[in-house]
Amino acid sequence: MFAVQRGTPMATQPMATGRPATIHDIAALCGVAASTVSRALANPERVNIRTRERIQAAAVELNYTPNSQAKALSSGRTGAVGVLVPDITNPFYFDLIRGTQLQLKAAGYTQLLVDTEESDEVEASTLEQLRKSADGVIVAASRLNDESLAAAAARMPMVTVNRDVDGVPAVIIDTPSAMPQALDHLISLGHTSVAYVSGPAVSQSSARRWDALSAAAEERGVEVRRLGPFAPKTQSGAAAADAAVHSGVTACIVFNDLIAIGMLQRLRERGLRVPEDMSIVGCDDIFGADFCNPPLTTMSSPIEQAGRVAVSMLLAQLNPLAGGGNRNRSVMPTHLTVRGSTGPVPSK
Amino acid sequence: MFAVQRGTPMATQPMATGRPATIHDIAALCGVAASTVSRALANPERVNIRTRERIQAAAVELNYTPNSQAKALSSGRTGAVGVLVPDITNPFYFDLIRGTQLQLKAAGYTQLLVDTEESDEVEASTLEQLRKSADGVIVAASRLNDESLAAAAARMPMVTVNRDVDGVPAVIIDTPSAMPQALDHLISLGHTSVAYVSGPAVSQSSARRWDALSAAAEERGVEVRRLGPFAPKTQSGAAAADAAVHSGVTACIVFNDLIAIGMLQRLRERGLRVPEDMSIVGCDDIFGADFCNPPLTTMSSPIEQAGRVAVSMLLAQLNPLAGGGNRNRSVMPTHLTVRGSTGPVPSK
DNA sequence: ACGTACTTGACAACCGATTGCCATAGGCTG
DNA sequence: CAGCCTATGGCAATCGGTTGTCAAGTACGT
Repeated sequence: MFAVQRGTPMATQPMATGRPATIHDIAALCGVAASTVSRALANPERVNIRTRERIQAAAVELNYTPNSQAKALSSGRTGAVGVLVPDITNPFYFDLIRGTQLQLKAAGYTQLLVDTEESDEVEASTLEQLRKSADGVIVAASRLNDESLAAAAARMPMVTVNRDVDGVPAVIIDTPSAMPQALDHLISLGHTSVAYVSGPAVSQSSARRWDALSAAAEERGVEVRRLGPFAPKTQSGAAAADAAVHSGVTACIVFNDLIAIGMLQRLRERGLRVPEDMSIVGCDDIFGADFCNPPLTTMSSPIEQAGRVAVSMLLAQLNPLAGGGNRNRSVMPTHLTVRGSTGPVPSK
Repeated sequence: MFAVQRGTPMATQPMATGRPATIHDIAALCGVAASTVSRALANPERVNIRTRERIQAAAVELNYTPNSQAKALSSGRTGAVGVLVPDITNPFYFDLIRGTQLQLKAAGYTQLLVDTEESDEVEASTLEQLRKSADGVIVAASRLNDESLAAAAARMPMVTVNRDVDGVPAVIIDTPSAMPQALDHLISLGHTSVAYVSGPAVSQSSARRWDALSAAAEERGVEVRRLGPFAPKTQSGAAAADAAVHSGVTACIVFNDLIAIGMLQRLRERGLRVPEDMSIVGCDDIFGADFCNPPLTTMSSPIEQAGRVAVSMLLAQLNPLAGGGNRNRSVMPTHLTVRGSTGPVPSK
């Protein structure tokens, strides 16, 4: 298709034709009707092989590319999928985005990536926009309430990531399941006084992580207090660290690695050593968790794969033909990765 | 527009109408022609104020949103701008992307973000796609050769970032200008044997940085050797570190922070201390450069602003009306940020 | 050789907007 | 009151495809 670009750039000349070729140009060149061209390209079996080949040759010669706008308008399908993330600068979403991008491209779809700026209003208005300009949507870490989200899902195919709403297919990154591991790890190091540093109040992930942690704590008879909420940014780490120190705990399990890394920095500024004076466990194992100082003990999961799975589930909704068992829920495993930010409780 | 969503979700009911409202629905409701509706919404002065208000009220009532596909098809403008980056998981691009996203949204445009996977072919084919589905394109760190890029720019409005090609407006992040600073910094610490760890062979940024550095080195009479090329990923840091150690230099200036961070890790593994045994200077001051171990001395610039400027320049091309002086080139200042990864030359 | 069934391709409506052109109506001037 | 101008809004073509319908053409069996 892009031989002109790829090979010797100047080998062939037709390129410079004013505007891109349309099916009408092809039709004229071949002496057939535009509709025949359309069929030859879309339902090849519907058209005589000889005509078809003539048309296909002409299409190549004219460097024809279908106009996606027109295609979308007439067929109703846009060939695009929206991907909504709350904060594009949060490294957690990089791998997710890359996963969706790869899988979508493989299936011939275009990805429309939108940063909803942690705002439910932006999210809602984006979803409404996308209703016309995308065939479906993947919503990561939605900030919307259940009703709005369910309503939006009723209007267009949707898959959520890390958000459970009745009737909406979801990919869940099962960080909560690693909470007991994390707690046991801390207990085995002698900690008995632990804090959970929570994320945004509207984050279902944060709530689920807290639930799992406090349940595990109760079973084991240790006390876990909750701090926060904090915005999921490194800057929030300072306040979180101060709160943790003030609360007197010896270890923290933190909503995500961004906050945890911020805490690491703040604790260092305050002259406290990690893990000697305070142990820190993050969540997500984002870019940076392995090379911060000290490297962060955190919970890892296959994020890119989560993105790919989300796309597969969405495409299954869009093309029900493929017999793919229409799963409604996919859970990604998570495990604790121990690095340098956790250690024995201070002897004191 | 989304009162239904935002306020009390169930306060008003019309919402659930099968498919979205069109101008024809509004026209029918108001007893006017569709074209009048179109004008009332686009050129309000072209239609009587009473009719206009009636139409606008109906539009609100029906929860009308224009169909962007149809609009694009008939008007020729898509309201979308493509943003191409070589690797979406490279933190350098986060802030750039956020800058473009914010500025585009402010101007009412949609951002189409594409990861070209460091591939010139993907980049070329994406550009061809976008020609129809976007009004313009911002290409960051293009991997395309000059001819192909210039050809693509001739076919659609384009602004490049960190890539200078004749006739193509560009935003240049002037890291080369900080190279003398970096070198002086190292010289002041006693280093006389320095290496430049270069990036991808096709990266113009890397070439420009090397040119600036070797020129500065010649002026000052110090020797700088070149290592590489290396892919711009942390994984490449291991090979780069080994090469640096083998070459016997006492300090490295590295194409970007990803490689530099990878080198930090590798040097640590090999039991070498930074900066005691080897000083490292990165480029770009990405997410992570401030909290790695040791924190990285690097070159900082206003990346998000670069994204915003790129968008402004592109929009100036798209709407020549606004008298905005049509700059063809915008240079973002860069400065050295000294952190912990540089220190005095080993005494030995 | 005729009827039937199937293949092939043309015609035209349609998707949802934009926009040039024209008809009408009303106000104004003289 | 005639004549003209302007404000207003309708008609219809157009953007580039898709798709239902139908007529013509082909091949086949009897």
